[in-house]
Amino acid sequence: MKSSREIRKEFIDYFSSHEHQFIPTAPVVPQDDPTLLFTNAGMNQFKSIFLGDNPRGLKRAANSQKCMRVSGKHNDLEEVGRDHYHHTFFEMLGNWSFGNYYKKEAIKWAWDLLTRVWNIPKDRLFATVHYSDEEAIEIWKTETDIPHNRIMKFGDKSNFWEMGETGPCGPCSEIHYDLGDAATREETYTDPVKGVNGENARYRELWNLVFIQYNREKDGSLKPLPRKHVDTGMGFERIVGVIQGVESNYDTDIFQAIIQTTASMSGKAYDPGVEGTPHRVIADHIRSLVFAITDGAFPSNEGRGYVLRRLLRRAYRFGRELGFKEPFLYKLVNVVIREMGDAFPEITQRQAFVEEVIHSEEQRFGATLEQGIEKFNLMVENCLKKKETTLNGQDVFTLYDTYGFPMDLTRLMAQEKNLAIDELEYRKLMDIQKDRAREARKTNDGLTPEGWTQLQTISGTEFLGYEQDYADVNVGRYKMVITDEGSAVYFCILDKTPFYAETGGQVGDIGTLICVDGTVINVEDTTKWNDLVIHRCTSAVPLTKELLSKPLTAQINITQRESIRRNHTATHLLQAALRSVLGDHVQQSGSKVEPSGLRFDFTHFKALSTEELVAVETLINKWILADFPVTTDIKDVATAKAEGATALFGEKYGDKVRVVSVGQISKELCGGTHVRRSGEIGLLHITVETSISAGVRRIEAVTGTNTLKLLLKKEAVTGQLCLMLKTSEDNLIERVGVLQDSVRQLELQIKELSAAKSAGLVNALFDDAARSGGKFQWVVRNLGTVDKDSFTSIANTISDEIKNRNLGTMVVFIGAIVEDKVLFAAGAGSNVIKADGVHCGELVKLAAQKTGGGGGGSPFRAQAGGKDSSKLEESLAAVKDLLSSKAG
RNA sequence: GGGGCUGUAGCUCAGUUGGGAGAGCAUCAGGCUGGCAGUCUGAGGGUCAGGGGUUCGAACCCCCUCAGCUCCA
Repeated sequence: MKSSREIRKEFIDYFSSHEHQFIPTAPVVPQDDPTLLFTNAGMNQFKSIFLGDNPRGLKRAANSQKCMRVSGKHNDLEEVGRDHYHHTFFEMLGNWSFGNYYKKEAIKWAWDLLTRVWNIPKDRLFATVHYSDEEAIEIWKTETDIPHNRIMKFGDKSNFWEMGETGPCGPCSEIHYDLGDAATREETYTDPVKGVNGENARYRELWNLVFIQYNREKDGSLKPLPRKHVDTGMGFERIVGVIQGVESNYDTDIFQAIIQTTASMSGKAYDPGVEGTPHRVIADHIRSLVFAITDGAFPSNEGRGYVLRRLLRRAYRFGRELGFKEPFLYKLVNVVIREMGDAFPEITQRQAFVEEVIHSEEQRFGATLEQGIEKFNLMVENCLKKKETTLNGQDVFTLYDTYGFPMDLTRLMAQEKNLAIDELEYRKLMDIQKDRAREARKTNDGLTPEGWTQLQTISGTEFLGYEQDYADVNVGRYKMVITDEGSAVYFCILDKTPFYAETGGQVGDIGTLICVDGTVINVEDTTKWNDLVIHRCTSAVPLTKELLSKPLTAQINITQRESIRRNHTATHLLQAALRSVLGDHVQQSGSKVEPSGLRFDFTHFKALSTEELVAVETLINKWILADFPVTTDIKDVATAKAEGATALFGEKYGDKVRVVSVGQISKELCGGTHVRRSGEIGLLHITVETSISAGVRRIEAVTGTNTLKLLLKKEAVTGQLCLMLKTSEDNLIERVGVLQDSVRQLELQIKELSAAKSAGLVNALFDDAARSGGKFQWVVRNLGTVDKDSFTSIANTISDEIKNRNLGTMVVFIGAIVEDKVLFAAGAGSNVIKADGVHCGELVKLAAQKTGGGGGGSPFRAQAGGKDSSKLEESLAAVKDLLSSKAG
């Protein structure tokens, strides 16, 4: 049997032999398109070519692109693993023509590869075309030997491809494969449901050939393109299934290696039916995890990180059904690498890191489940107490929504306790949650394609900022948005700009745009949207179309840019120093370069010791002092990597890359702005070293004038301290130690003294009470002016002593002036409370109300306060009256 | 982006209309024991995440911010 490895290779070899260039797969985590969670099609990395930008003049390309699809209407995560052909991670085999060959070659080669090279039985294949595409129909008839009745016409829904609302588009032609019985083929294949393009598992789409020949205009019309393109995509897992002659994608060698490992680890053999769902889920999800984490995604609680977390948890949960009680997914990483590492070498390089990330995320989920089980037990207890047989939907929902405890697990555990769960109510609550999120989604100000005012046609913004700080520019289009605060913000797209747009961790520039009439527009932020640079602007006066139609002078804030330069070059030195001190496992996993400082995240498994930090900082400053020249070269990716430049996982095929070198120390692919010589950085100082998640550390640092500011501030603090403590800097620490000791001792003495004083006072109060006469002993006393601590201490001693000495018939009431306000406290023994109806809470309330306050407490002890200190005696008199009448 | 939960000693957490900041483990000191295992006694350790408000009084109630967890988008 032909292996998946051979099949992948044969595809690429076939198109190489037809002069296609092999372009390595782009990362599955897109680097410069925040709107796209994951790379979801082979054409993603060629998008800009379709839009008209092909600087390298690429004509024909082919590859196997790694893709992920985890959401969308055709891909419900809950279905993955239950059926046999949906995947979260898959490979897309593709060949492309950029204004080169067209329909004829695309169709001919596809048919040739499938039927001649791979020997797929022709009688199982069907072609679909767009009904209007006479050209394609004719080619199928004349260039292939497919029976003419198997060329089937369909409409826009299945056979017209569009990238978005506007942009390149065109008809497509698909090749479908019938897995079913030949005897029923003729009668089923034209059926809208049971046949080709119907909702069935029998006829499967294998290969989609897209012919890009139009541009969809804003008004909805189609405009023919001067250069036509071909974009094809064939699901690798499906074609391997077909060639290997299996019905399920999971029965191909691609998945079997993982499935068999899972089976032997768990001791549960794989079953191709329902019982095998856990095996399939795990096999599918572990591939997604390995590739996404390798390419720089990370399990977290938002965005694409959250998708990873969900995948991991789903796999872990199904693992429990196979009896895994502890983390196990991380042990499958090496199986994926063994199977796919030669086609995708990047996963081999980051094995240890990926394992660590998956392992710790599994442990974390274990903790989440345990917490959920505790909550679940509480809920069950409540439920049984009420003698109910169904766990209510609110509880089930809370378990999931708040504690991440999955509903199906709740159902299983409830069954064990002979309880049902109210799934209907759970679904209802879930829907409410979804609606709320959707509703909130609508109110975004953002960068939607609507509402722009077009002034000039531009295809992209040229960046001038490597050489220039200012330039004369024109506005291509702009858009005004009123913020929540009611002020106007203008988004301006320029034809060229010295403003650096936020990318690669470096923040966007700020500065000004100056109009011909002298109006100054403030640029508050600069961001990128594909090849367009968007300047977020505010202005003191409203901006008109007339004004923006005329040329502007764009001027960046130079002071800020210089700080950014220093910090960006320093970031490169930091990475080089970390690798030198800690080792080559250090990989960048995020960075932020701002005027005020820099932040660098990198893979490393434990905190840096003080010695390591000092070594890193010393090394960097040595390099700064050596004043190395900083040079930039424009090269293609392959050359740069061959020369050993540190690349992120993000480089895609395309125009030239910039290689930034600092002497012989550092060589990185980087589009950012840098200093001319390392000496300009000044002095670098590391301010923070911390953990941001398992296996990833973060270092923050400052450079240049910011370091000076920081040092001066520290100097001022120590200087001031020395002055206050009348000591020298060298003795400062010792001096503070001595002070702390003496404060501690003094506090202790005060505590003892005031305790003794309180005890004396309380004894006196008890003596007075003993002379009160009546049914019980009582005393009401005005303590005059005291501090707050003493008062609470006395109040506490009263109730403690009444209890300790078992003074059941004692009532003590005190009042005092504290910080110009009035405080009351009362304590009473147990007998008076029961027999005579004395209630401390009531007593203090009575007194406090007379002084404009309130209070309360238990019958045994209570505190209260009031505002009007002149009423103190009056309120104490009222308490006296009450007690004396009760005492009789 | 929206919702829910959580944030208290080094760690795990308790804290009952709003009225003394606590437990267990860990640390340190001392005792018991021939030594260890062990055990008893004691001590140190807190901006109750941060800020604002209500109140005579806030760990507790209200608002804002931050961080973690979690669900949805």
